[in-house]
Amino acid sequence: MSNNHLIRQAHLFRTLMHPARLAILEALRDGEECVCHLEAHLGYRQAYISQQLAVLRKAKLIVDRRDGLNVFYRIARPDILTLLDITRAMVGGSVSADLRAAKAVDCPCPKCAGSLVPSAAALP
Amino acid sequence: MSNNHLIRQAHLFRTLMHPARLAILEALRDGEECVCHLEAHLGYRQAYISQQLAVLRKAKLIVDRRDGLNVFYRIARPDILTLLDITRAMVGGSVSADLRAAKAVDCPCPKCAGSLVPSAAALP
DNA sequence: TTGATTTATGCAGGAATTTGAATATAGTAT
DNA sequence: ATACTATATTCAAATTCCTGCATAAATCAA
Repeated sequence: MSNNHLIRQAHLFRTLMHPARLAILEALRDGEECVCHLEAHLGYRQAYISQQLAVLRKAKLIVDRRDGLNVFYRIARPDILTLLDITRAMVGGSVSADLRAAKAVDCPCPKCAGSLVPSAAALP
Repeated sequence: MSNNHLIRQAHLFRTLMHPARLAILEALRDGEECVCHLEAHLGYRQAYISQQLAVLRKAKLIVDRRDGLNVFYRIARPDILTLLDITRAMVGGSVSADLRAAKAVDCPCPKCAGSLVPSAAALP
């Protein structure tokens, strides 16, 4: 009886068991984001984000890329998004429309800086 | 920020987090089965099966139907099978081929009785 | 009713996980 | 080198969960 598959499947589901981790994956849906962005976007403390990122990273669901001070994370396998779509539909609700809408947040990283209207601090 | 979806999604994943529950769902893939069948097929004790069935039932993933002494369970929403297929593919391995192969087990319920070669106990 | 069979539930010990605070590491700039 | 920023990790407390035992409920037969 090869239940190794079942165990690995269960581990995968276990990784997806937490709302914060699901929120992180949804935030990464459109492409890579730095930790500071996730912090500002999702409203969790930095250490907490980092911990949940570590769980997702160890499960090989996301991968990181360092660029200077910032670390950018992205989804490692696209099929995880299909999984999120299906379950999202199962519990009712369109896919992450609300989450994407709130994407313009004040994040200091170079990538996010361009996508914002100039803040007051940048003006004379 | 409507994270109700995320919470419900997380609950769904939490329900699928356990190998025994996944095994039960796989056993129900081809149609309804009674508890005694699951007991014999999966090799868990009766109380344990019943507990895991209760978890799945409360999550509305399976429904029960009583027929005399026996209670038959079946999958409540087919899309859960799609979910299992996708994750099964993600962790590697074909869908439940091994589980279905071992389906002929000695189970006393009326439904299973017909699908077995006559056991020694039924002969004079 | 009594007894037998099938399934469900309540409870307690122990294991695993989440959570938050404190601290450590890596990179950049002065 | 020192200071500073961004991210990671460690550690302990609290909560939650799994597991197994004992027992209860439901159904049928005599």
